[in-house]
Amino acid sequence: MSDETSSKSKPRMSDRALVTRQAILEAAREVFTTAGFSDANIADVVAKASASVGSLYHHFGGKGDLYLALFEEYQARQEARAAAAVSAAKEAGESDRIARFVVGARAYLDGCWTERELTRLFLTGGGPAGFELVARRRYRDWTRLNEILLLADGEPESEALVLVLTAIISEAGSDVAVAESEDHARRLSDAVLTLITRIGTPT
Amino acid sequence: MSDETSSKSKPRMSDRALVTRQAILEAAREVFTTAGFSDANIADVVAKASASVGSLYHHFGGKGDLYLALFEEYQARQEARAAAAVSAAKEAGESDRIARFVVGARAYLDGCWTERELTRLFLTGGGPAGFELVARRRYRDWTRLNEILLLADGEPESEALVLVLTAIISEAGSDVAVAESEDHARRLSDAVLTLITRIGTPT
DNA sequence: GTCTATAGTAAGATAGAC
DNA sequence: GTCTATCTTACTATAGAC
Repeated sequence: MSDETSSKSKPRMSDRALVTRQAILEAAREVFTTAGFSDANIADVVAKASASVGSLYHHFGGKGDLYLALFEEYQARQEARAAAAVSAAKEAGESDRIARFVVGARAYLDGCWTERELTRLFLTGGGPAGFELVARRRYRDWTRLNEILLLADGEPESEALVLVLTAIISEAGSDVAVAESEDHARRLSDAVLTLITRIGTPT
Repeated sequence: MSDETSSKSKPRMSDRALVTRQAILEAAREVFTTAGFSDANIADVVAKASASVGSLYHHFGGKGDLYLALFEEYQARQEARAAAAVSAAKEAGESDRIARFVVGARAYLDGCWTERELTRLFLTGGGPAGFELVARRRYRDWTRLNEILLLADGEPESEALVLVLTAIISEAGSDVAVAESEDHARRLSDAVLTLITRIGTPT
């Protein structure tokens, strides 16, 4: 049992491989966010990661796939943040659907600020060939999730509400990511979430 | 006197040359605004302009200079709009400095909407090597102009006001350029200009 | 898995005829 | 002034040793 059996079992990977993979991903984050997709070049990435071109192509398929991988991990973190916040609210006894949605939305917006460089990167367009499509699909999936969250008891005519609220959060995310201070970002989030509560709460 | 003596005497250029130059510039506008600077390629530009690579390099120095030229002409149009509006207001007997400034600002914001594709292009970053610097210089010049416009009677301590107002207009320009409808753009402009009047008018 | 060396390619720039 | 053909470079991607 001296095998490489770490606690996580999904991707069977040696520690060294994982370290390399992470180093490349982190370097990619730096290079892509400062130069944008097309102006960034692989040489800079592997240099910053103290890795080699071969390694990069071994772990990721190439420049485009590296970018996509960065996006997937970013998305995963954002979803995790929101999901955790919503779960916590549920545990704490919050029963109002809108209130729970707002809690998740705040976690998402906080993430937009914390990872504002990546948020900007993905919102500024200019990714690899198929990226626009992937982003669009993700957005649809997210809307679906919000539907489940908001319309658990099935109110067919309020689908528009879901669309609107999702769009608002998305837009707010962009604004938060370009805010000039944490304070400004927070005031922006507060305003938007107040608005959402008002929109979502039946009169 | 059968010479090529057109009404404008600044750049002595044959008609054919002028036509070519304009065609290239217009094609560049299309290509750059849809693809962004680095993803755009000159082959597409000359194809759309029904011109040749040689012509492009004859009239402009290359890809970067072509982009700069596009920017200069855009800036010139914006300044002309604002200047014309301010002059007209002066002719009409408008004596309040803030009111005249607002008239010019509205003309500028209208231009941001009319030429929103170019406005977006230049605000989204990602131009050629020295572009950031050029843009910064232009911004400073513009602030100076506003100083003259606003502080004709010399109030030293209100320089800050000029800075603030210029910044607000600049920011409003970006927002207008990404508005989803002319109506939305107009409401945005109205709101900002009202705010400016309020800020600029001594209490 | 990681590396170096190299092949392949796309695009900006130049030369020189007309 | 305008064109075509060619040069040059920068960078992505692959091959194959270790």
